[in-house]
Amino acid sequence: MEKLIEKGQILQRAGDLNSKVYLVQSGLLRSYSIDRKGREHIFMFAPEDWIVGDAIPPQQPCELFIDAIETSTVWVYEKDPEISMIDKERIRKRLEVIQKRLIMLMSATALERYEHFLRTYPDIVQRVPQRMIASFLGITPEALSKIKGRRRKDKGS
Amino acid sequence: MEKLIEKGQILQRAGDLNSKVYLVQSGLLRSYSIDRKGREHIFMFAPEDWIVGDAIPPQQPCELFIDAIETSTVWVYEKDPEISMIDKERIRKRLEVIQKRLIMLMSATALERYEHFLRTYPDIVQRVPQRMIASFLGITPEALSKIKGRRRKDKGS
DNA sequence: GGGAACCCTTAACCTGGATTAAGAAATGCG
DNA sequence: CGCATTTCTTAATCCAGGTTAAGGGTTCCC
Repeated sequence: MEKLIEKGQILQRAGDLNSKVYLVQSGLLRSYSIDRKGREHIFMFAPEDWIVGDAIPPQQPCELFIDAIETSTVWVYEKDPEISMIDKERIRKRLEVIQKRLIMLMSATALERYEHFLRTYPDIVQRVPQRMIASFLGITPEALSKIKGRRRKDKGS
Repeated sequence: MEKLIEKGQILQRAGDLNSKVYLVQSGLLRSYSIDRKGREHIFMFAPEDWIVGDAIPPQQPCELFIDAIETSTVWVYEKDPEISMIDKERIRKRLEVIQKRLIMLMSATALERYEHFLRTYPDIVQRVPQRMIASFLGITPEALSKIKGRRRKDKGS
């Protein structure tokens, strides 16, 4: 079943019961959590051809928010039986990406993570505000600004 | 196909080609990466009934090491067709755990992560050296020691 | 056009956890 | 047992990134 999501529209809130998973056809979504101190942490960007959803079992309350960074269209699936119909390869890919991300987060500095992000998602960089990139990298917008400043200098000299 | 792995034995090295995934029957394994500076980062502990493996496609070189913390027995599967045979639920569970872990890592302090670990894996705590717990939490053994000291005091007072 | 609401940057200061260095405790093994 | 190796702890110092604060730019509506 197809669905249109306007920019800024929230598809899912943490705490909701939501048995759906979304396959992005066009546009750009994001999933994120909000911690006790009110800070957002982006779990994943979902451009065209990606899956967004919460890995929580369908009966349990979600832990992620999902909303649209750009007006988007998605295919809606049920987590439970339908998801098995979706390409196995996409699930594997998802695991691969998260595995890489976790290792990055544990072993690389903020600068290294930023450069890796630029290399890996050059298209997304253009489409989202800096503060979301910072959030994805696990740092503050101020820290990202500082890093970019340092980088410009290093290149320039 | 069943396999016995002696304590300390390495099942897979980063850089290897390995198309296998392991379902632990008994014992305890771990998967981890080693960064440029030679530091280990534990990706996941795999006690009885868990899957260990690299989410990398079967033709590509692995990024994780896998070895046995305790002498263990595992079932060996091919990543490619056989893995689909394994319970869907176990794959979902795996995604869920990693999703939670990533969010934790981004939003909680080392102390919070440690207490969460104690609550979530009380059995594993007893079975692995502190330095591996530190590695799993994304901190140094020294920092974990400090945290435990602070905790003891707080409880005692 | 002119607020209002974001967004990005810079700079000064602070802090959690890293690093380094030593010992003490536990474990393994000849 | 007794020596070696690994593991854990403590303490001093350091630093990447967080926090706070302030100013300048954009974009969006009314």
